[in-house]
Amino acid sequence: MPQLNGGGGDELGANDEMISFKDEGEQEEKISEDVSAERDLDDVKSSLVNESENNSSSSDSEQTERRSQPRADIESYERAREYFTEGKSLLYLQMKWPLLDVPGTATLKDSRSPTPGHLSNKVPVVQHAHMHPLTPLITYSNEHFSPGTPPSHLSPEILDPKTGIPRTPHPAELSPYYPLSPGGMGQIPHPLGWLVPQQGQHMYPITAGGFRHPYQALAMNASMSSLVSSRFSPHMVPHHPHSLHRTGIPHPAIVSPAVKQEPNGDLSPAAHSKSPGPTKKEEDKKPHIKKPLNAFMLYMKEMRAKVVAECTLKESAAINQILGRRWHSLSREEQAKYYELARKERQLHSQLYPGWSARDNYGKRKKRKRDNKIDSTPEDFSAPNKKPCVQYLPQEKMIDSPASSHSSMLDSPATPSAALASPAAPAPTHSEQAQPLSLTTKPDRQHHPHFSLLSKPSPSSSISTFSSSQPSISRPTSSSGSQLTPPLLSRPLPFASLHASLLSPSSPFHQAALHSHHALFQSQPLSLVTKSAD
DNA sequence: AGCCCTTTGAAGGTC
DNA sequence: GACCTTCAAAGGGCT
Repeated sequence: MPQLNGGGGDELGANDEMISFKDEGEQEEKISEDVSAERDLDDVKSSLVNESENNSSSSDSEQTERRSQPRADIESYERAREYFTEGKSLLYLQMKWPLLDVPGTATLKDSRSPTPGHLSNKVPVVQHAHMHPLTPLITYSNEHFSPGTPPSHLSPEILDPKTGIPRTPHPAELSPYYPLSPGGMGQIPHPLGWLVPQQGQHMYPITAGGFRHPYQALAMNASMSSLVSSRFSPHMVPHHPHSLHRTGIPHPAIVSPAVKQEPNGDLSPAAHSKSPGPTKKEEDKKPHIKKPLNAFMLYMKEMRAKVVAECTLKESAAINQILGRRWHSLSREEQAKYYELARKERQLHSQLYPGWSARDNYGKRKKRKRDNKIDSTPEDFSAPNKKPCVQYLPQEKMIDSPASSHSSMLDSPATPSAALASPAAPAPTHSEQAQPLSLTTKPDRQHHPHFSLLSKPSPSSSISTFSSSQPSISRPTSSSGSQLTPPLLSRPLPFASLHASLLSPSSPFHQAALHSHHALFQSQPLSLVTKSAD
């Protein structure tokens, strides 16, 4: 498997072998194409970054302007994130987005999906075979992600949450694990990476009047604007209503204004947070700035459709379990891609919403009734609502599925790189600072992993454990704290559909281990092998 | 209509 | 520092 990084360590420059489930030959061909495309992108981005650096000198006035146009920023961010997190976009994005003039997220999705059921990412859409949906961001060639401290002039400006004054990013924001290099994606949140998608195709609508970047400091200048604009014919360039960012890029972290946003209110979280004593009514009108997606969420968002496509499963709970397994089975490099994306996401988010806190969203969702879980009893194994995953039934030939013709499309890469200390580790936030990659195999608490009908082996103890040439690191936190208490799902998951190939790595060791437990796997509800016994 | 389920990660809070 | 809680996405299931 060719690597893009040329000896500088296992930088993020990897490729997207993780995304492609094709056989190796195809992968290599694909990688070759991607490398070529990346070169083109590199050239463009290099010039763009230089230009944006020039623009950064005028960031003061621009930032003032930006704060006055929070909605615009929000919209920009939304589109950008929607773009790079959704694999579905590539095929029709160019045609649809320039025509968009609707501000809301929901509307945006609708616009992008003339027939939502058909084009929504909730439906297994045929994805671009040669284009990683994240590739616009993951253009990490060696030269773009060579280890080392990024030049100070490339350090993204971050507004101090309290003062609003641009400041030098905190180490937690500029992870030493993700050294940035000049010329590439050095400015991690630099949306040019999003604006310059694969193969020179520009995904974002650029207004005739010029492109305005969400970030002043990173703003694209006129030459870039014209560069990108030239990719669109004039009729493709929408005239954005006053409510829409000049880029026409809505913000993904904001729920649709029609739903929760104040029609003409200031969407800036900073503005909200600084407004003296907002009334409850005003609180209700606050826009819901969503949390930036973490690495796993980004991974899920990308891979869900593939899993769904390969399986008749529709329940997200089951899909997520599969994705959780696959996440653990990813190599460090592969995970690192998503950690990096997530870091960019957070960084971008923090720049757009300097005053935003995750706490702001507390209560946005009704508190989950975890108490119910504790009292939950083991599910009825004979529950009838099992949906077989046809492609992965043990005896079933998978040749019917094009994607699975080579091997299970859901087979994990199974390229554990235990001794690998990837520089592309997740941002050193919290405990991950000590454990960069935070290979978050769940701790199996007191019990040791054995498959029991009554106990619930943790992911680490069951399937994921088999992939533990990777270090198994207990989650420092526990969302699972409460989640670990209930050993079983409240509903039986259609385990018949969760063939081992869906859940497990595919290394010989994994397979051997799986084989020994195969009968149990087949006969037990998923919950019995996925949740750790407590 | 809205919550639940399920996953991991991030962030904030508490002790 | 350890631990806990909540939320982020997703969509079928459930109340």
